Amino acid sequence: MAQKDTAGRILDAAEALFSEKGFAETSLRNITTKAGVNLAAVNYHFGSKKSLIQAVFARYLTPFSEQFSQQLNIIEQRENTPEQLLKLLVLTLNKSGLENPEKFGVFMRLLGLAYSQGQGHLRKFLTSEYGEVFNRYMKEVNRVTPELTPMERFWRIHFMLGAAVFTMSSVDSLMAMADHDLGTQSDVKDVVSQLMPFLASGLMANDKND
Amino acid sequence: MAQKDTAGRILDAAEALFSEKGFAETSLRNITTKAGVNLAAVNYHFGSKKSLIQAVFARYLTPFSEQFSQQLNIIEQRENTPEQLLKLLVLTLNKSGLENPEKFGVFMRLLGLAYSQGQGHLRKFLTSEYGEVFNRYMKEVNRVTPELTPMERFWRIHFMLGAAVFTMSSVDSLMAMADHDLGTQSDVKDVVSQLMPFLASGLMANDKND
DNA sequence: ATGAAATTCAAACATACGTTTTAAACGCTT
DNA sequence: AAGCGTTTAAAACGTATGTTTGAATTTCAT
Repeated sequence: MAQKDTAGRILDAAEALFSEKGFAETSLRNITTKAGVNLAAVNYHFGSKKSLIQAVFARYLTPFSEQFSQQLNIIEQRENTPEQLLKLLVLTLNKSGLENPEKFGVFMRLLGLAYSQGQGHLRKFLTSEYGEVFNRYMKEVNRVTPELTPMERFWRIHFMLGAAVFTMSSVDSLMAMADHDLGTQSDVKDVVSQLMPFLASGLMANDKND
Repeated sequence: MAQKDTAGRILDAAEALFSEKGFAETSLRNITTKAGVNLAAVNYHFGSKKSLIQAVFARYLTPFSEQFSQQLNIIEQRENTPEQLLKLLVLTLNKSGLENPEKFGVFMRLLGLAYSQGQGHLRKFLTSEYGEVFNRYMKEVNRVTPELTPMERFWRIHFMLGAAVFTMSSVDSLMAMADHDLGTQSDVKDVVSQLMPFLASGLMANDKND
């Protein structure tokens, strides 16, 4: 097939436009024009714009969630380090439809939007669909950071999530900025490999400054 | 005065609604209804919705930028630690109209939106108005991290920015989540004091894992 | 080949938006 | 008190949005 079916083309166009401009700023006419399909096709295939947004996430997260669940079965039965848990996350992302860095950046941008622009329907959809796997991963994080209080652990996990989502959301323009200011060519892979020691160090920081 | 003038009431309402729902999702009718003023008042006092957005940022950033510039004059002439540079940032934020934690969270949420929803006019406005002070601060960061390569420093600064912006953007719902899951009452002050050692540790992490 | 189901299409619908207009009300100097 | 610039008010304008409609077209098993 030279090109996908209508529903697939809509998903491709929607995902690209959403990640560039956000949900509210992207109209169905933008999407259908880019996809080369009729305007009514969105409501025909997905029912509504909200359902389309959820479908864009599901196309990434459902394969990832299944892969991740399998990997959790393994690591749940052995001792791990924080670095290993981080690496597991990145590797699983790469194994489930996000192998090329470009797609990876798009996905992280969508994830950031889900937090900053999630009106509620997205949040509910994501937690009800993928909350269980997320909780299993959190249990493993608890295991490798026994010296942290639940409070510390909770916040540091979100600090880490913020650093990752924020940076990867605008990784393209940041890399361009780095190239311009420092004259160094960058790669998403490089950024991720810089991010991981940063996150691990922050997670394990010993806060004895009182 | 029992209540501010029309322009001030518009700014208050706009800032609250923007930080809750984003720029595109907030209509002028939302704003003027909440402010208790006529719809046309926005275009009369600010010219356009874009200018109103810029005015909301300027009300915070102009006092902050002046305060911060003065503080920079001092610390530029002494040796500092990374922790001191972070503390300077937080203290100056608190001294320039953001003393109560609620306002602080609102401001951080707006800052996050400026990154994730900035269509261009905001970015240009912010860098042209406050870029110089930002660059002076960055020079000080360079001084206290001589062991980092420019590349490492660049990315770690943005990791830090991401952790701070992301977490503080949704600090209210995160604190509610922490209270629900862990049964512990939290405070924005507490979160900030947890964030700072995390950021400092990440910034100074020695990446010798090759 | 045929007929029913699935899909595509152009067009219109109802609604919400930012902005503009015009007139009325207000505040302040003279 | 009069007059004038400033501010507020209600209404309408033009445009863009998400959604629905009903007919045309394609798909596909019989």
